[in-house]
Amino acid sequence: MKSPDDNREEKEVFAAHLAEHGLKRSEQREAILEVFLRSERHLSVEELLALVQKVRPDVGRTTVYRTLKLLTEAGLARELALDGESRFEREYKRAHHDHFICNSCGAIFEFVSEEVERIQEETAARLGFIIDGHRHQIYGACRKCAASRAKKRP
Amino acid sequence: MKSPDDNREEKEVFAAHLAEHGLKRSEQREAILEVFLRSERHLSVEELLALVQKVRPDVGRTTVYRTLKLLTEAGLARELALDGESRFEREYKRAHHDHFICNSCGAIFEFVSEEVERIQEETAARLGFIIDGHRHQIYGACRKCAASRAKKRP
DNA sequence: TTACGTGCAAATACTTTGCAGTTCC
DNA sequence: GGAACTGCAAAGTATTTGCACGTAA
Repeated sequence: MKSPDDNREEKEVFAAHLAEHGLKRSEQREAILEVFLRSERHLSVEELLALVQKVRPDVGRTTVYRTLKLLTEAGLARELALDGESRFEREYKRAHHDHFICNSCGAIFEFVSEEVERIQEETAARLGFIIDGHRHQIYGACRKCAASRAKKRP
Repeated sequence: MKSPDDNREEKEVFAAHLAEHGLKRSEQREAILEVFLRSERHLSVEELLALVQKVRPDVGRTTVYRTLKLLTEAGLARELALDGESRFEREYKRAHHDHFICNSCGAIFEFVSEEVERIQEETAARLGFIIDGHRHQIYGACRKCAASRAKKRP
């Protein structure tokens, strides 16, 4: 069972980020962070809002957007800009990775490739380009959905 | 100087696509295709609309959206789903490539990496994932903007 | 006390859709 | 003649912003 003391390190990072920027803590922000840290990966704003509202029904969508922005700035969340919507995943002390996304069931798989990172950097260097960030998403059918697709039209 | 007979092959592909799908030709569609084929790469819908309206002021935004969808289905255009908007580039008989995008001036540079493609396919195979498409964009500052950025704060 | 935080409603920005009139075949 | 096409205006989405009220420090 998880205790409220889990993820202490991230909570401290958040508190430090607020302090450094002259911002204040609030119950909403703490609830959102708590739920975010305990949840599955790759949450949409809507999903996170629903989870938070199970604990605090009075939290509004706007505050979730604003808090996710803070978490991203604090290095605790990373935004995946998917096709129509954004999703957020934990970022703190996690290795960089990119994503496979199943068009049928929405499942998201992570993959790491140092080779791809290296190639990007080499190409950037050749262009004199300074990389701020990147988006690398692969769309298709996951093993399960590919199998059931094959069953229907063999 | 370009003659209207340029890009004959693409125009035939489009005509064939319409025929195969029981669709009709129209002056608007032909004007949009013509302008699209003669233009620079990486056009936004708004930019394409403006160019088309120089020739035919009565063409509406909706028709540009709908025609770009047709062109994409016909294999003549490829959509780059950028951050806030979509841009379209010629696709017919062009090698696959990905993009560097300058956050300051909006310039877009293409790059090809067979290695990245290969790694993607290998990773997909390992996951049992069937790739339909992918999005691989690198954001940052191009050589020129990086230089002027450095000049301001050295 | 006072600057920051909150939720609502309104505003954005891009894209799609409903519809009544027009055009192609 | 009838299905497809067009442009407009309206409707969707996902996200951001203005504002009056609430709250942490």
